[in-house]
Amino acid sequence: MLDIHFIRENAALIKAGATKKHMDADIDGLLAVDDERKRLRQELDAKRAEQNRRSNEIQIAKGAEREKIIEAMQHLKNGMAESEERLKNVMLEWQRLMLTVPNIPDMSVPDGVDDADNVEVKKWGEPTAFGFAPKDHIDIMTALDIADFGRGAKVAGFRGYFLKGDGVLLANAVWQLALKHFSAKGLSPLSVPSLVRREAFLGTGYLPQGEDDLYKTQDGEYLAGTAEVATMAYYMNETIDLSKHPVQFLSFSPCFRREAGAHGKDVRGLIRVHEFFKWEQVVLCKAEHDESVRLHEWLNRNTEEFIELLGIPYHTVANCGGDLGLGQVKKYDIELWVPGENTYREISSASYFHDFQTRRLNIRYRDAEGNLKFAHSLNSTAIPTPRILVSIIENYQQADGTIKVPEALVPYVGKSVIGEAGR
RNA sequence: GGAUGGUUGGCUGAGAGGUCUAAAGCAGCGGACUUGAAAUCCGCCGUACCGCAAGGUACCGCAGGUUCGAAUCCUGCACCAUCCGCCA
Repeated sequence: MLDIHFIRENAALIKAGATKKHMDADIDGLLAVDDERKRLRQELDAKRAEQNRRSNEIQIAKGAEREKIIEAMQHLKNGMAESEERLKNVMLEWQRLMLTVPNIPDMSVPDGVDDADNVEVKKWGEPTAFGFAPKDHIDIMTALDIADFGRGAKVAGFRGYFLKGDGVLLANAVWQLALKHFSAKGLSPLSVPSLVRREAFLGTGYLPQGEDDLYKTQDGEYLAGTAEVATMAYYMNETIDLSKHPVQFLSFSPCFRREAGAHGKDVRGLIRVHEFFKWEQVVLCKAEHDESVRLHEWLNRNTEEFIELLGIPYHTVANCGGDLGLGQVKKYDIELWVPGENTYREISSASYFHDFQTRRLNIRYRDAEGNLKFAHSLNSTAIPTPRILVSIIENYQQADGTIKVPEALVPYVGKSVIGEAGR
């Protein structure tokens, strides 16, 4: 959500931003509703002022005089009820429209319609070369019996999976290496709820427009698709202390996604599943653009370093305007080489929001002058499992069907090769 | 799932239909006294919206209702505490 004053003063800028994001935003409609809101508000405030004044008179007045004022008050009350009803309806429309206004993308965001227009900003390593015909992770894992997709579907349905044996060890190894790597960067580990109330999704900008992407319980909570939701809501309606340093969390949670709009895509394997696990970086900082930019680069770099630790070829793209979410100012995706598909696939997404989320969540801090301000927020994937296993396994597969364990993971897996006979 | 009691400013806590413009204390800020500090004394000390300003309005967990008037009464919801039941 943006500040209504800011929207008023920068209507043209916001319209241009929406165009760049290929989103519809009825700014003129919003401003008209806002005019009406202000008018009704003033009208009602004046009536309430009179009511308060008269109410004091009633206390002093006696007998017939008192009865007369009370009768006049009843008339006033009827008029107020009407104003209140109109204001209530206007407010509903105002809130609905306010939630649809997209944040303005940064100048540096490339133009474009969808992910095909994202721009590569960095490339690390070269696509893995094999002296044999490489297999995809589904074949490799099934052959080694470290995953079971058939029974996954039997038990959990479409996109269901089991990890088995060394597949479990590998996922665990990634979690532990991630905890070590990202903690060392200065992020505090946090284990967060996945079953979360609606406000947190509204606050982070996943609702109201993303209802179809979320699982919902019969009690009205939703299953979060990322730890970002609970982590951001951790400080909802609070004033936090940012005087010394930003808030920096490394959150872990199960993640649930309906993938409602992706029915035909990635129907096999571990790329796109309904439930997975993820370490997520979440940051709250002072409301300064430079600080947001600095931390955004830092978060993304943390993840790049982790991928380099795993030794997997990747590139980083700057997402184009059409590939940005409602609240995002700028976003980088890190995409890893997937030999089985002969292409790069997304593993991480780093974004900053300015005060778009904190305004909805009401997370503020006091600046050096003691004034209350909405903080800035950012988040970035640290690493998701099991999707990361796809790239590890396919890039580290060997001619004999075994998998070399990336050196950094060996201490956590407890072996240097997965699938060796007798091991 | 059942029962009971709660939710008031940064914190503690009074408040029970009409100066609530929310007592008091603590913490904080400014000042006096002091070489400095403590103690003491004086003053200030919530947020948001509208307004050039004067000022006005709203907010006592949230949403409704009763009333001329609600922190206060009524209803629903959320959350907290304690007890019972169930349980990894």
